[in-house]
Amino acid sequence: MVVSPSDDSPGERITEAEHAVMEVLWERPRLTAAEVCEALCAVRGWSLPTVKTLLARLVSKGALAAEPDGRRYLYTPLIARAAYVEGESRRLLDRLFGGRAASLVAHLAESEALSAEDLAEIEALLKELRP
Amino acid sequence: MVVSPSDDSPGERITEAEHAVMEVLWERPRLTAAEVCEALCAVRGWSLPTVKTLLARLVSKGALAAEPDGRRYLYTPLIARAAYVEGESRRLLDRLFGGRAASLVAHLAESEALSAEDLAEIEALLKELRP
DNA sequence: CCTTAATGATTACGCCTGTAATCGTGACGG
DNA sequence: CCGTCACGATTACAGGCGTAATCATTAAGG
Repeated sequence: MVVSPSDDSPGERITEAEHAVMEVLWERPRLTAAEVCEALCAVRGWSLPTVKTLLARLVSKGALAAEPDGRRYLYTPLIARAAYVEGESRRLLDRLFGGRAASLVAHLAESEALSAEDLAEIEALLKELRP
Repeated sequence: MVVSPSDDSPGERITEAEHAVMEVLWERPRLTAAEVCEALCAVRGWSLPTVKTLLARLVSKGALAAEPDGRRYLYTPLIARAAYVEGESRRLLDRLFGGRAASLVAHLAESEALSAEDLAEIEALLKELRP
């Protein structure tokens, strides 16, 4: 199979089902399809073919590398989890909060999504960030 | 807060195109399809029929009310923006940060998504939240 | 050798989404 | 009255997504 010619920067968007697969491989790279299935099929109620389809789509999107290992492949993320998380976070921020992170935090606080513990943790974080 | 017997509060998921329509109506409720189009079609490159389809889908999802006004309808949100934002935020939080808001803030900070200004604003926010 | 089991590739398929054209009908100007 | 126009309703349709069955190949075991 050939790798897409030029496209490799953002790649195409990763869907939610695909994301579940990525999480497994971010945790433990270089797994076979069967191993990914072991980690996911029970939880998500998927069958092995489903996992294989998702792996194939992720490879074709440039999100995974498939390294031949005998007659099967070992799959490994090509994009960092941090980059993905960053992208998704920014999308949410832009779409719902006009890109203003402070608005997000304010909303979380108001909607009680933030426990006292969370608040303390964030406070500590900020202290670290601005000495 | 527990929801009643059969699920109806989350309704079906609102897509991104639909969300754009919701934003317009959250800002100014009781608009006609043509008025929503005025606010959106140029920006998004949509045609009036497209807007009408989205409006119809949102009505059938229970996200909008269509109030008859002569031979047309005035559309009004049935779900609060805050509820939608809350849902989306929580989904992101759960999916990417194990539900830990502090992790989100930490990530934003590390990835430089937070400007010094943002940080100051959040700090001020926290001060208000914990007197 | 020949069968079998594992594995990737190919194909399938129904639903959702984005985007729209077409249809039927009632209102309004002439 | 009659033609045209403005609406909503209905229908369309391609592409993406979730989920999977089937096909082809090959390694391995008897």
